[in-house]
Amino acid sequence: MNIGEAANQAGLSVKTVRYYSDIGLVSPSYRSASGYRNYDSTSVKKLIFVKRARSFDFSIEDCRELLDLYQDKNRTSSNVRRIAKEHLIRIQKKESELKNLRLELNHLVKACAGDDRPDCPIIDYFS
Amino acid sequence: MNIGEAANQAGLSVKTVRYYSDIGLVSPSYRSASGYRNYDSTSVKKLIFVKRARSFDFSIEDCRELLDLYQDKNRTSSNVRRIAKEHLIRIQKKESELKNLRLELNHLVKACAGDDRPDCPIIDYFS
DNA sequence: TATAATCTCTCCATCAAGTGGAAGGTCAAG
DNA sequence: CTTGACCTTCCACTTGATGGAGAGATTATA
Repeated sequence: MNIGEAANQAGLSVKTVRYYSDIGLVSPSYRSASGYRNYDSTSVKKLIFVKRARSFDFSIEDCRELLDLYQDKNRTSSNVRRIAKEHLIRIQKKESELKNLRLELNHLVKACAGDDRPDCPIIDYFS
Repeated sequence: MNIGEAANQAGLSVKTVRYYSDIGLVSPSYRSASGYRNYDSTSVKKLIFVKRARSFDFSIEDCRELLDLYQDKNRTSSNVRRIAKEHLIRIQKKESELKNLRLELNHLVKACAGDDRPDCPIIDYFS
């Protein structure tokens, strides 16, 4: 199938699928004589795999590794787990950073009158 | 003072201060005959203000608005509060997205044996 | 068969918020 | 006078796409 149909089946935009092709993440199974990318069911499955992994915020490079493992019938689950756990730790870290920001900012917003006067604890805090 | 000293006082890199100058966020008070940027205490205060606002993940454009309000003695705190609250909502949204990711990913990581066998619920989930 | 519509191609630019480096100018000290 | 530290501009790179231009390919309709 052409790129449009493949993108459709994977729930990705044509642009994105072309991008994944460009960076060698998911290559089309072959090119037609006129240069059209052609995707078979295997490559569409890879696109879907990447879409799901990306929805977990795995980086493209992580996706590359995960895709390799996905295709490797001799993989060890420890390798997969390591990648996922490292990512989990990044997410936890980010989440806690955001939580701190949220608490502090919430505090400031609550302390601000939000009226016509210039006095503002938010401005004060940044000054 | 020159850019190096200003960057130092603000706790920013020279590159970043130059970047802020380039995009017109915080301009040096003047340029020397040889083109050196010169920062006075007012512009350094602005740099510090931006640094703090950025540490709350406010975008450069938000910083621009906040900086305008910071300098406007006739500002209304409602304007500041609006910007901060919109940002707070973005942060809350992001935090809850991350929480969902974290819970799901944690679930998958826990379900994965992480041994020598190829069977892996993480891979399965993405397939 | 002609043509219009749709699809696809490559190439280039853009986003945020800087960071890194090259090539070169400036300034103070020794 | 030269060394070293500091400064300048300009360009490229980062992430993960997305938008558009201009052109070729394919398909549908008249």
